[in-house]
Amino acid sequence: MRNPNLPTDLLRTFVTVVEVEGFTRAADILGRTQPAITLQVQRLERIVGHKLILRVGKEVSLTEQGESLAVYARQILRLNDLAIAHFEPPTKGTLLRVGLPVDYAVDLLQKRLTKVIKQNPSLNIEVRCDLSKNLLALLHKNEIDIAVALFEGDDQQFLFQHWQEGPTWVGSNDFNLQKNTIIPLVVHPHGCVYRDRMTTALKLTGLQWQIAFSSPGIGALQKAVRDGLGVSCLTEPTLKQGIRSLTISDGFPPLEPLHIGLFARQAQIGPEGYKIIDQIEQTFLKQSIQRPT
Amino acid sequence: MRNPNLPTDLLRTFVTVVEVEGFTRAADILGRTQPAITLQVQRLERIVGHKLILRVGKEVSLTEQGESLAVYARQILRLNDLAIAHFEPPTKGTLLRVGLPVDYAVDLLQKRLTKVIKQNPSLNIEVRCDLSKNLLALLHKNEIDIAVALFEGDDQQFLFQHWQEGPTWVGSNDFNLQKNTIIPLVVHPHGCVYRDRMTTALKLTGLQWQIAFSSPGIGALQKAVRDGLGVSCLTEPTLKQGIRSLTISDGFPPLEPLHIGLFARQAQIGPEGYKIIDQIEQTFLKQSIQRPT
DNA sequence: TAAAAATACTCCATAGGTATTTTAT
DNA sequence: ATAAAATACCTATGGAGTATTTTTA
Repeated sequence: MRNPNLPTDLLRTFVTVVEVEGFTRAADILGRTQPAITLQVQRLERIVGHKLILRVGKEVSLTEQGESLAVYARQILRLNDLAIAHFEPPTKGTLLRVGLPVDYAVDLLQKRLTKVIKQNPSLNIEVRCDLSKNLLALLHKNEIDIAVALFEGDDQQFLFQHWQEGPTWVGSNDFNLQKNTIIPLVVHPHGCVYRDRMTTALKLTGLQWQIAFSSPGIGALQKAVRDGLGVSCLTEPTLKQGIRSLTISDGFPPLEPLHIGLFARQAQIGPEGYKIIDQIEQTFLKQSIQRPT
Repeated sequence: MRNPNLPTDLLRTFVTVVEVEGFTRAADILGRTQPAITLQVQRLERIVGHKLILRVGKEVSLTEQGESLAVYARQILRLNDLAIAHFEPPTKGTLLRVGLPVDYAVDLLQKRLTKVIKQNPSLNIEVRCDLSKNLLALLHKNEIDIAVALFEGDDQQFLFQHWQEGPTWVGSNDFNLQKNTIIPLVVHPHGCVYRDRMTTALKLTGLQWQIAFSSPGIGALQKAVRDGLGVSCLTEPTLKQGIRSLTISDGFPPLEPLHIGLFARQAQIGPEGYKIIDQIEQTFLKQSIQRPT
């Protein structure tokens, strides 16, 4: 029994189709005709033995197997392009539009990114910070090329790599929960995943809460928590001095794990883009956040 | 200008040729004829625009570009095989022979490996611990499939991934270097990279030394250093209580960085092998050892 | 002289193109 | 009715095989 090889061409086609949501558009980008793309996808499907792309009406969507394969495919293409870049003179002057989440590990990511920019003066990088949800919207509108964002496990179109992390309730060092009081929450505005995590967890246990403080920036939230304005939920890399984590023994319900995704429009980023992706991946790995599966 | 795709078939052929050191043998393994292999390698060379394999007499060896590409190729194949494994029922009962270095981070690696074994009861793993040099010899004799080993930057045949680390001089907490005394060294037996690092550094500065203690196990060395029998060199993950690092201010010369390699016979490991490789890579990344370039 | 790699040449499989049909909005 | 994907068919490229020559130990 031999190990089949997945032809890189087919993987590129597959990923492109997924990214641009269409066979015809992919054909344009790849310099082929539409039937050729159709056949390539069919060929790939025969090799892996599963349907990969579903057509519900005019929409193209991924099957479960398609989603799995896409992650591998993206990484293979990354390595392929890095290898090629290794033999070509560096292309300069590419503009890269990167999105960072204000609701997760900004400090860390920003520091890393700044380092990459300084080390590669030829890079032309545009950074936008926003809530994860907004970043994903920007990515879909093709206004950014790379994004780190919290997501719900759906949205696989541009997913490149993902991690999981258990968030934790936090309060000021001297915080104590009184029985039957309304819990004051410190949160990001609507659309933030943390916020949803907290409210659903509280709903399930029947506890009452109110929004005591709300701001899009994580720095402001951290200060608010430290100053005792209320409780919030954070992840390990965003804990600060003066903040302690609250557990079940403090009367707080467990929270669902968070999904952090690294998203990229691979069809349009060159080797420079991969440098950034590399740095971001390293950032997460060094923070010892474990990959799922 | 389009980004060329490196056909996975060709990469597989390339890596196989490198591993088995021969076109004909590779042809057997891959189920092709010898001329087919020749042509495939030539094709790959045309794509990347560089000679990859040199034939010095009957020996096959890699060019510089070949060495670079091999690392990428191995990782692409890893992802390919993982993706395939994702769709196939798990193959059972494969025997994997793993080699761990006694002269570097045994504890850490062993702990990790034990975890993998416990989590995958179907795995059949044989672990051998030895000096890095011996492990590489075993790998070449096809007596092990995967190895972590210190190496000198040569030996690229099975290199899968590599890291670099700055070793540091260490002594017991109360150790002090007297002027013009002979430095007592605590070392592994001949053939250990640490040992070479130390003696060459000392030779260059004209300091005198003697071997005060020698043992193949790193645990014994750590104890010897802690008990003040002499000085040695270790890396960050192998520092223990009761040991302090010695710097230039203590009168010790700087040491060349160490190269840690992850080696594998990819032609014969299945998805199970990659699980182990994954764990080992994670181990290093989590220890925040940086990858070179 | 014996093994291994490179060349020469032939053949066939198949990937891609053009033309057309099917499907869905 | 229009736009996009699937199907049908044809052609040409190029990858693999067989046979042979070159290389080197």
